[in-house]
Amino acid sequence: MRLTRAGEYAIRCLLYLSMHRDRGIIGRKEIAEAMDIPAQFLGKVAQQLARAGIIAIRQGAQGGYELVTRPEELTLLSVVEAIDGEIFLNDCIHRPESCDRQCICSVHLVWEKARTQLRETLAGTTLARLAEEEAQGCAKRSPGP
Amino acid sequence: MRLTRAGEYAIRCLLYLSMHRDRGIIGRKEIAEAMDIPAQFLGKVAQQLARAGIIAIRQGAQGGYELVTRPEELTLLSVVEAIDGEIFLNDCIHRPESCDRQCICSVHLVWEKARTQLRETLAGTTLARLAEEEAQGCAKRSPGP
DNA sequence: GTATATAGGATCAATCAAGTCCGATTAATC
DNA sequence: GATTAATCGGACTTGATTGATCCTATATAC
Ligand code: FES
Ligand code: FES
Repeated sequence: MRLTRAGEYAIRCLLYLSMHRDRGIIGRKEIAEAMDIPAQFLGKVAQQLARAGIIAIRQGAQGGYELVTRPEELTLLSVVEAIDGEIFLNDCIHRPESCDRQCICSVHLVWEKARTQLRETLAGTTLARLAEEEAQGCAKRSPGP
Repeated sequence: MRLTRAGEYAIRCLLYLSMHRDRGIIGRKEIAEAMDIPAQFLGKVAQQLARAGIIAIRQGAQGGYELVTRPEELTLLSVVEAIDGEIFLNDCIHRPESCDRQCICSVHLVWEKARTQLRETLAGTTLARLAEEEAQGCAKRSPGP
């Protein structure tokens, strides 16, 4: 399951919103430029995020997007799955009838474990923490003199 | 990265070969029928497995496929990556230039962790173990009277 | 009411997934 | 050596998905 472009943009967008939460509604254009996202495409992504209840959209002049979920409670998993749908590494786990082998093959269990692990890792990361780390900048990872 | 159909077939094929290792070369048709794989497609998959050094292919009459790697040393990861290529959950990790954001964004680290975890899980499963579990049948998972 | 912005549907090109077809090649057997 | 069995390997097909872009409608601030 490769994170799709739309998912990547969603994360960037929410990261930006998280880092500027105090500013309330922020225009699509600003976000798009700051985070290097095609503005039109961001529109589509935002619609999905809104449907998932993660952001609120305000139309018209001075419109834009606003975070509706607290960044501390917004996990990477919810973001990714809001955009790309629930994560299934293995098709058989998604629709068991796709592999109508005797009952459940031994491989199944491995994929199930892998999937759970992956989802837990993503669920364990909040946008708040990402925003915080991001705010600290690159210094942390490439310390200067 | 959703496990592709080809990957699924590769696993099934190797599972079959592992369970019948004592028989040496086994015809494509037999494998295809037993494991419910389109025979032609199995041909393609087998070629990739051969290129990866996992099986040997014998052409001509009485030809077929033979396991060349010991099932104890053949991991699910090598199989999957032999078919679908190295696993990258996130495009940016694959080609860092794709997201030329300042340096390395905080999200990056999470995906890296997720990817490592996933690969380790798959690397920790050998075909030998899968074959063994498979041989025990469904009894284990749905015990009868 | 006008300027500003997003909504939402349609469309599009490129890519990929999952097969299928078929002539070439290779090996066993008679 | 000819026949037959079986895979190789490249071309092709079909359908879905990705990653956008365009355009009209609609909502809001002023
Ligand atoms: S039954 Fe689910 S992977 Fe085979
Ligand atoms: S730099 Fe790799 S995910 Fe952003």
